[in-house]
Amino acid sequence: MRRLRAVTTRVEQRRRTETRILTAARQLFGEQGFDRTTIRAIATRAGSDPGLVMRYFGSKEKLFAQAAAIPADGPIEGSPEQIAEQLVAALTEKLADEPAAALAALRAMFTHPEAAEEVRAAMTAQQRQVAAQLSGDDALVRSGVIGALTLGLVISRHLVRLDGLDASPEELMAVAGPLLEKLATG
Amino acid sequence: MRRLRAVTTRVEQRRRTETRILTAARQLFGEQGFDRTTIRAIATRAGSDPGLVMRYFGSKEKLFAQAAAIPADGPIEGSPEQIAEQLVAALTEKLADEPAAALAALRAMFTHPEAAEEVRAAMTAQQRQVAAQLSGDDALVRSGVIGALTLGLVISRHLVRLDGLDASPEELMAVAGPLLEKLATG
DNA sequence: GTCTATAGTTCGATAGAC
DNA sequence: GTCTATCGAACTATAGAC
Repeated sequence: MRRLRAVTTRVEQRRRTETRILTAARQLFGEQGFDRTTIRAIATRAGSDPGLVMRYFGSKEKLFAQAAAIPADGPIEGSPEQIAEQLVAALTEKLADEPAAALAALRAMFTHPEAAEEVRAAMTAQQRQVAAQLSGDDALVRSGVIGALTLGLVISRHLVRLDGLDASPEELMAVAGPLLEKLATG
Repeated sequence: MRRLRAVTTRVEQRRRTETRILTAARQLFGEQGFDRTTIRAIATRAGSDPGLVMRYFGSKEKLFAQAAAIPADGPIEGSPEQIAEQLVAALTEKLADEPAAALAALRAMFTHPEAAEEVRAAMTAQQRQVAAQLSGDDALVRSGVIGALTLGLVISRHLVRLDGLDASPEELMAVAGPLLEKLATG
């Protein structure tokens, strides 16, 4: 197709295609997990083809690594009360929007070892910070339960779509917030 | 091989083989999920062969359905305090031992629609019972959070092996128990 | 043990941008 | 004229099914 002007340069065009592929990959990995998502399906959704996906990302494995990289949460620190406050804020955010990359990693973690490592790393980092600020000899257990509660809520809402978890983030946090406070302040 | 006597009848022998296959299937489905578990691997672990597995169970799908059938929890009813008590007992049990069938269903639910339905059905049944006994207009949300917390703890302990969740069931319940009470009694 | 479908991967060709 | 984004076809291995 002839264009009157080079509205899209080659690099620009390539960048766009890569982005489309990445977005499609995140969606599909998030919906179906790693194994059931085919390069072919990703290519189709991105309006492209399998060969191109391979050329740009090297392998399905590498594409997944890029698509499912979990953005790190901000640092957590301060008194137990401040910790609780920050945990509530972080969880509210996770419930409000659907972080595509994180959901892809979460769904895949149960069958894909690399994804499991990705999630575990992200969670352990958070947990250590929390545990370090808590007092009591059950600090590690409490930080673990905080992690489990967070994981359970995000999974139940976004992946399992459990009954009752489709309420607004505010309604959910009205119930879950006090639990976090109780866990943080002992 | 000729035997001196029929110590094992043919039906008895078949029953044993079926059991070995079912056990192997539960283990593998629980370790790797549905897709990555092959009929070949199940047969090998059971000391049998793929053809026999197909002959006894019809298809991989049907074998999975039998291997991942979740045993129903007992009924939950009574005052909020009694509800809390029963929830604590049920969760303690789930944390103490590793129910192979349930773990298989849990791991598979994120990639396998049928498994997702199996788990959702089991959880929704429990939730309805709980929600019916709770008072307040946020009863549904609270029963949902109870489900999410349960799910999060079981997954974090048995499947993800999260930091801090490897404590004894008693230590875990010392932290999680009060949360359930708070959720049940409002 | 064989058949068949599927899916990751590779490769050569094309055509439009530079 | 050269480069490279793009595409289609084909190769290969795996695994469910019979």
